Amino acid sequence: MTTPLDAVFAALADPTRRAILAMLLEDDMAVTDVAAPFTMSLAAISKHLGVLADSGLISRERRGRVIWCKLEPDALRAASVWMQGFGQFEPLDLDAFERFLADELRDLTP
Amino acid sequence: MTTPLDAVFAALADPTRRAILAMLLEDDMAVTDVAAPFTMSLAAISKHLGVLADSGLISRERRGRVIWCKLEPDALRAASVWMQGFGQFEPLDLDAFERFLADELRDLTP
DNA sequence: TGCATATTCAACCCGATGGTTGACGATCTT
DNA sequence: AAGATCGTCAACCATCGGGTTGAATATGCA
Repeated sequence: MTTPLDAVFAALADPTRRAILAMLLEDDMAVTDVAAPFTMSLAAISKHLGVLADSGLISRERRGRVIWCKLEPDALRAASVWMQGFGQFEPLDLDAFERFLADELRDLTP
Repeated sequence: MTTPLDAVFAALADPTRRAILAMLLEDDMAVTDVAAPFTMSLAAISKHLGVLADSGLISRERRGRVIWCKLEPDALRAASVWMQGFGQFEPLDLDAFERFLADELRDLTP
């Protein structure tokens, strides 16, 4: 069987997609701007955005000729709940999160 | 680039593997016993256990002729920290977790 | 020793995934 | 209307992932 959880975790399994999510955490972005920091083609990024949208992690909205991508953090809630059952994690460790975020973004420009 | 996060999320993306983790939450189990509730072959389950072990989510230890599988919840911590940055989730919602767990286990026996 | 049990390995199939390039549709600008 | 920009689509390619089956390995037991 296939649950929404499958799609969310599968989407998160790719570092490019996690980097995109990290970028969208800052602000909504146009597809072209999302693609800018990456070396791969625009079409490839467009596919990644499709995967993220299918999983519900982002939404896309066309305004004029630009398509704006928006983070949808609600999609993460189910996955987060699932994971938290597997250990008594400390309450939100923001310092650790900042470190991970920095790592993700650093790996963008090799 | 490939980070440990990739492997953890990829491992979690499969419902069979999540079900195995849920089973191991109860207690350590032998490979044969892990495989018992599933309809797929033992070899397939063995592969799934390999994926889980490679991601660090479980460990395997041979005792005699039996290989015991043990949940390693620490591997989830990094992923959990990553996710919690994307939204202010409520502190651990155990009721929601129990529901998810029940869903996962119900899907085992169609 | 010899047989049964527990688990993995190897080869194979097939559909999914991640990337490319080139053409296309849609929209703004002039 | 023409041209430039934004983004997707289509076809293709290579690799990966999840499943199968059958043989091989490792241990326990009689």
